[in-house]
Amino acid sequence: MNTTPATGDVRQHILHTGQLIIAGRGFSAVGLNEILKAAGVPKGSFYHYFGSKEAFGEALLEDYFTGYLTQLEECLSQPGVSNAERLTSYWTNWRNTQHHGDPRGKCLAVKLAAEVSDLSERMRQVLQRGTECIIARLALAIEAAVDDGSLPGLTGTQGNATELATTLYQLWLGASLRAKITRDRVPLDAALKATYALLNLSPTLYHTSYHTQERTQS
Amino acid sequence: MNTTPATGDVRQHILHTGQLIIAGRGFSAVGLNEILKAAGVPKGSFYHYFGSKEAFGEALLEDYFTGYLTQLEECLSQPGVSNAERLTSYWTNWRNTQHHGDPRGKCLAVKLAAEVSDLSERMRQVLQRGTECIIARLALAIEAAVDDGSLPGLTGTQGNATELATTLYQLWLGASLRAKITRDRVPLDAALKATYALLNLSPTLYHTSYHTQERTQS
DNA sequence: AGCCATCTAGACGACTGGTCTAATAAGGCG
DNA sequence: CGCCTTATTAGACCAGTCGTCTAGATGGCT
Repeated sequence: MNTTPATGDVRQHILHTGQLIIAGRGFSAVGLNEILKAAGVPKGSFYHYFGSKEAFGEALLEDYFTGYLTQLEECLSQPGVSNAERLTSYWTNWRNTQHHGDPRGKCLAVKLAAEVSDLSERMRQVLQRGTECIIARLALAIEAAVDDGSLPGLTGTQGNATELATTLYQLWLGASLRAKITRDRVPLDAALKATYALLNLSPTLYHTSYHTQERTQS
Repeated sequence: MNTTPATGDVRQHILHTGQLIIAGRGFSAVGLNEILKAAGVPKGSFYHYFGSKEAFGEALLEDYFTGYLTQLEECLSQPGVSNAERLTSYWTNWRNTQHHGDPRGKCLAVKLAAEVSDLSERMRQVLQRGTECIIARLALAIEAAVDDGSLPGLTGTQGNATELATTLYQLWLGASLRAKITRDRVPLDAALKATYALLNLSPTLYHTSYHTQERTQS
């Protein structure tokens, strides 16, 4: 069941394996045994690298957000496109990665926020820092998009860039949450449309830059 | 710890007690023992009323949505106010009930959706039906508000009433999720502001019709 | 070689999880 | 009252939980 038995960084391997499993079934519902068996790592090693399950969860989230922010940075600095296009590509990508059932690439913030924030103060704080960073980075991109003229100037109802970024990020959190319930992409499509509206952008053919499966679409 | 030991409807009592505890700590993290002890009901009784923990969760959600929809109906048919005011009072109320830590009145859809939809197909379906009903009822209220003139007519970017209701509901789901992370009301305030924007309503002093604690506000 | 820190191995303990069977209580009816 | 049926409870059951602990392997130093 496992892969890459022992490269050298066992800790990272546990983290990675745990992320996949926990993204699928949650934090409380998954036991250490399951993760360790899947990772091919004995239990004894676990407590060498992590002090407890909670500490593991903390590290898991930190690792997740680090990777996420790297990808976000990459997406929001693509060369050769306007800042508005960078933003819309971020959300289009969000839609395309979240609507199918693949556990890899599933958003841990969506999956774990509700369960974990009341369970572990430390994990809650990691979640808080992580989402704050994401929002701050989005706000920066919004400002840049206004500056380069690819986005209309912000009006009073939109608030400043940070407020707008907050609203948009939360909109997508909620849409992803509901997509978990409905198991289809309707919620995410609604979010994309609303995003254009909130940004005062014309919904130009929705910029469908994805080539994944599109069949069996009624 | 318990209340109303045995009126006659023990089942309802278990449901109610379970709802409070699970709203606080989640489905997987809470054991039957804890709920039953709090309810003052012996463990053996549980499987007389429910077939399994999953069936219990199903009933829990059904019961929750029934109550929620009743309250929603009540809110959206208050006498003597316009339909737009009814809508804004719904969201203002959402903000006021979700930002403090009181487990009673916490939204189970926010708390359980992510955890449970991957865990139990049956519970997922209850969640789906419940949220669909809520959105449908909101859409109805939006249409009524357009009809009575308290809301501007819908434009192309807003879509039809159902689309708009979907977007708004998801916006608030996401805001509540993030409020769980930040433990403050900033996310919900952002959602309220965005709601006005999405409805093309002027944010008239935000209609703060709540008289709860307001001190210690920096 | 010897030595020490790092890491692996998995048995083990104390406990909790959900589930189920067997015993009991309650209720209706003759 | 006695009897039968149904509603309810008590607690055994075992698989699973997290975390501990000791013993051994490994690998670089000097």
